[in-house]
Amino acid sequence: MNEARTQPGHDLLIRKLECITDLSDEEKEVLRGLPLGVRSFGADQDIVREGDRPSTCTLVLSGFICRYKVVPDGKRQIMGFYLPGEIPDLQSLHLQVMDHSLGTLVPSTIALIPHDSVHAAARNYPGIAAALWRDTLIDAATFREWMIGLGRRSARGRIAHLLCELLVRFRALGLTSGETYELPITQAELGDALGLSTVHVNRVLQELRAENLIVLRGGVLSIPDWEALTEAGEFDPAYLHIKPERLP
Amino acid sequence: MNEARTQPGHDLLIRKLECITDLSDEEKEVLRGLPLGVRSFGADQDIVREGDRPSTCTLVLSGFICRYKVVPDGKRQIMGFYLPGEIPDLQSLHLQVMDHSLGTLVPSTIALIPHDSVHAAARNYPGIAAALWRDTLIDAATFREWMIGLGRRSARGRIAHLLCELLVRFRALGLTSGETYELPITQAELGDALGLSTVHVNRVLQELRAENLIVLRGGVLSIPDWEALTEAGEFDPAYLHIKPERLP
DNA sequence: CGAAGGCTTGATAGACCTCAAACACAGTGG
DNA sequence: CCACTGTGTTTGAGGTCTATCAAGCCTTCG
Repeated sequence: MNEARTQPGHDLLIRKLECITDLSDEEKEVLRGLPLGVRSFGADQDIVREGDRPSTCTLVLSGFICRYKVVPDGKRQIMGFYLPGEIPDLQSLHLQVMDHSLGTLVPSTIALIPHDSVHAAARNYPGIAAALWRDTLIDAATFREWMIGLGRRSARGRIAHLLCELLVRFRALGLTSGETYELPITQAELGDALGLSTVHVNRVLQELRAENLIVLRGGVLSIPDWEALTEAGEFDPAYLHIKPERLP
Repeated sequence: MNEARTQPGHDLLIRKLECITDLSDEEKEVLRGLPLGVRSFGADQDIVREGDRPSTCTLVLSGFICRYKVVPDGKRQIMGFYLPGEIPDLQSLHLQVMDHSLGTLVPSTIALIPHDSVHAAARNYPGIAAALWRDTLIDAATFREWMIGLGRRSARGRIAHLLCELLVRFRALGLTSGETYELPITQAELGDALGLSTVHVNRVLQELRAENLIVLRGGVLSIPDWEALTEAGEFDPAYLHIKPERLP
């Protein structure tokens, strides 16, 4: 557990929050003071489990994290993907018991931030409280958008929409430029996020490839025709509430 | 626009927040000081629209409100139902532009609360800020639960789950006791919430009726066999994060 | 080189959708 | 008081999107 005063994690976190809000120098300094307890995980490991009562938040440093819940018959629903700089369990600040789990999809590193110190920062710096609250609200907006996909979009639309969302988020975070990003997840995991079977995900991906809407090989995704893919997914990034200058 | 200092709306709001958190007498007094601008709406009217930049929050006083979004091909996805005492657009405190709409399903009355006064209350009373934040987080948890339904549950499971959720929420709010509540919405609206066609909603409702899991007539729903319906919907109220003493 | 995991393909089945029409009921107007 | 209209519910008959089952293939890695 590394607790040096300033670490790469702080910069990731600040960069993330600056995608959605403005931070004063003082607020950034406070964020840099947050203690980070770094942990490494392999692929497909749980970080927090449904029923847990965590006393820390999870800041993603590297890798690819998801929220998920397993239903009684064994099926899994993935409810969100999280990239470096994001805090998937920020809600645990005010919801004591986890109603779902958090797990890695690939080997990942995270930093644990004690609730106490986050609460203290939020109490003393309203701008930080607002930024964090806003972040959880954007999470909620993203859930709503996924609900629309699950309820009303075709498999093709859902996949296109998700691939668009991820590019926009990767770019806003400065984790990629251009039209390409690493998508290190399996088709089964895509299916679990989109409410589809692996087989069907595979078929639709092939269709999108055949139409040259995407290029996907070896865990790297490219979107050569952004126009066409956004249209296929009816994608409008408004729900991400990213500051305009951070949008492509 | 009625702005008397204390109105029924204040009690509804306090009762709602007390379902999910503890409030001090002082905090309740502050909440009672919030100005409420009462408005009446007919059925199927928009209260706030996607793209709006509201300067108030909407407190439901009576009726039945929903969040929804219409997708390009005309289909509608309802993303939540809201009962008296609830504030469906609390997120507008920190997300300036609405990414979805809010509308009535039946004739309803609401109270508009200016953002300014809510921000002031939250700034000066951390307990109020925490309660409101928590409320938005429970909203998000509910979206996640609906995602599970849309992605991984059968039509039967989805319907059963929703009917269970509504009973628990009605009871927690003190709007009903026992196993019965008013469900004044059409089967088409149920379908829009559950990602199903009207026809299919109808058939599944008949099935549930035939098995005596529900009694539904004239906009009044009864759940004679709670055990069986929760099982059919795999319903576990944990995600609602209601205080234990307010659960049935 | 064998095993394991992921991807791909084919065939079949089922849950749910769409279209279409009949039915029930409440409100309206003559 | 009774047609008339409109909305919501119900029923029937295909049709389709997506799931399931099963197997083969490919790549990676110990």
